[in-house]
Amino acid sequence: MERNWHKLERSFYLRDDVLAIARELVGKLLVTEFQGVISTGRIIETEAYNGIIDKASHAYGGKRTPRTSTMYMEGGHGYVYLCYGIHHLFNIVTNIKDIPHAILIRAIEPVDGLELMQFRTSKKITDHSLGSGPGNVSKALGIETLHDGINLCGDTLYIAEDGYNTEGIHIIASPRIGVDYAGVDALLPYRFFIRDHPRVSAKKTTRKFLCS
DNA sequence: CGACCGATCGTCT
DNA sequence: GACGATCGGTCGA
Repeated sequence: MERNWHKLERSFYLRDDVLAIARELVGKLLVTEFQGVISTGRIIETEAYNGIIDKASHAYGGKRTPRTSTMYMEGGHGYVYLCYGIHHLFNIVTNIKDIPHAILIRAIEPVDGLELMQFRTSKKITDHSLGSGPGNVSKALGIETLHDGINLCGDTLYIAEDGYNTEGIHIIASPRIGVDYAGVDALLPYRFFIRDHPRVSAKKTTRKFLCS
């Protein structure tokens, strides 16, 4: 089928600079295609997790468990885990095999399949909460833990580039959300989002940061 | 506004 | 047995 976007290739994910990739992902499309049913969202907000030296990362200190083993896969795979027993958080694994870099997708703006997203999220009307926050991203796009380890160079779940022009948009770097346990690493500016975008998550914390 | 709380369960200790 | 890379709601000032 012909589309007005093209899927990102493996080489995009294999690079070493997880911060650069996290920033570049802002403005790209996150696409899910389940049995021919498509929904897509524009990535508004991301967070980078910088491998074994990052106290906020599940892979800190080289920790390798059945859950975190996905993070050690080659770049261009999905890392999906259950948070608080409720939310399926979607990450993009980057870098080469055995270097556990990951990027959490924290917010999307619906582009295609809005009605489907409303159905998935049980929302009668679309307000700005749809796709805002990492749990809501997965809910809107139908991503679940069964997609953990999925190949992002396949046809089910992937990132795409369309004609979206990022030159005019202002991307802010801020500390990450909900990682206070990481001590000094919680202060690192590893979160990237479009300034003033209504779907940016953690609005209260974000506002405080912007006014500081 | 801000503080707090309940939901809910896989994962690791 | 404790605890989340969350969310949406309530309650009181």
